[in-house]
Amino acid sequence: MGRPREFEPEAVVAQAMEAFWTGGYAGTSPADLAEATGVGKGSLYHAFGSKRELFGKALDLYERGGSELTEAYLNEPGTAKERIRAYLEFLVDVDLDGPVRRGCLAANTALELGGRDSEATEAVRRMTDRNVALVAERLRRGQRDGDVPAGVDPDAQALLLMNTLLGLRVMARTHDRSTLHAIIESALAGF
Amino acid sequence: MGRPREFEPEAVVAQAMEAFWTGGYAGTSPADLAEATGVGKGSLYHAFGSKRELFGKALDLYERGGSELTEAYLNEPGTAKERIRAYLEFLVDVDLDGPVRRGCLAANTALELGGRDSEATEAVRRMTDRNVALVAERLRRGQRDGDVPAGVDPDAQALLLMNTLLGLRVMARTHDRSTLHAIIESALAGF
DNA sequence: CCGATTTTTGACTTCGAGTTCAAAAATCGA
DNA sequence: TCGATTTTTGAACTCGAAGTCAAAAATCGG
Repeated sequence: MGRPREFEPEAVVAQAMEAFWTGGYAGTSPADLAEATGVGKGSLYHAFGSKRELFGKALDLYERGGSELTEAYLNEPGTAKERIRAYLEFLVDVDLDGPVRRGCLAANTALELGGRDSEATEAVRRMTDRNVALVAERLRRGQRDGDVPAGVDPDAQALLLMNTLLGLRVMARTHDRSTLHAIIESALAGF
Repeated sequence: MGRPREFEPEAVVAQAMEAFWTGGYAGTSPADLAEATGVGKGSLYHAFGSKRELFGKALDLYERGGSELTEAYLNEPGTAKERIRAYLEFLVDVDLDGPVRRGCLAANTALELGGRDSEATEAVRRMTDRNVALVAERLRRGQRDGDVPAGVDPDAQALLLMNTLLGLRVMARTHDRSTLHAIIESALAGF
């Protein structure tokens, strides 16, 4: 009963996520969100409570999408190195090919809210750790398959690779494609 | 002639830099800057023109200080690996030991203004490139001294190391000391 | 169709950011 | 000391961000 919603909450969160990703948390106003989602400011507040809560939903969505993407890339056929290369190159290229270089929502959030907003900080830490775990798992599989040397420490190497990815997401703001690809190749030379 | 300044512009820029470093560009208001510097808002505008111009001066100061610090660390006695380790550990530990983890002003600026503010983007790119060049030079010296294998590509390795440093500065917002030190050790294992 | 319920709409409020400005204060040369 | 010059001070202004609210609109069971 009652008047029905005129929007799909999931879709609105997805569009809000895009807006926050592009503009940052503080840099995206309720008016921007209304424009991006096509839903009136009042309705957004009615449905989501506050800007911060909507951002929380957007981060959750990003988190889900992020680990799905990582899994999808790592599980395609190929050696560990091939799949990790494809994964890193995809993320870098998507960013470079977009109309605006906006990096990684998690990294952006870490720098914008890290330390000041404990929930956001936690969410970013979870995402990073999850991806580290997925990459480590893939490296272990590579060792079983024989395409990753046994001497490699999968956890340490995965951590280093994800740290490299964060660096790439920062450098995507300031450097060109060839520089970023050179970094990927150097990073892959480590195992 | 005229009424004399009651503050040292250099000192004010230095204090403004600290404030921007901690709070970000958008997150630091003219009132915050007045408080941090002890100079009235009006005087700041009189002396520096605008918040953005003062930020520019702060970035310049950071740039100078940053490359001096890099040079100082790399030129202490020791092997290339020892000096680069000391440099990376120093930057990470300074951040972790401070009252607030604020990372690197350049990285923060890259994510906050990168792409939107061409002058700031340029400044960050210059800083990164300068540090890459300094590290590459140090690696070449290490090759001459015999403590870095001849097979290492100094430019590629330096780029990778500086990218790692940027990643560390992001992860310092969300992860603990032991994780960051583990990343440093893994990164140093590459040469 | 009525009434209960829920959503939408857009005006309204509050607050602080960023900036400007006029007046007062301080200095120096004459 | 006077006038010219420069800086300081704090009030004032404009604007947009964040959020609130009352009224209108839409739905459904009875």
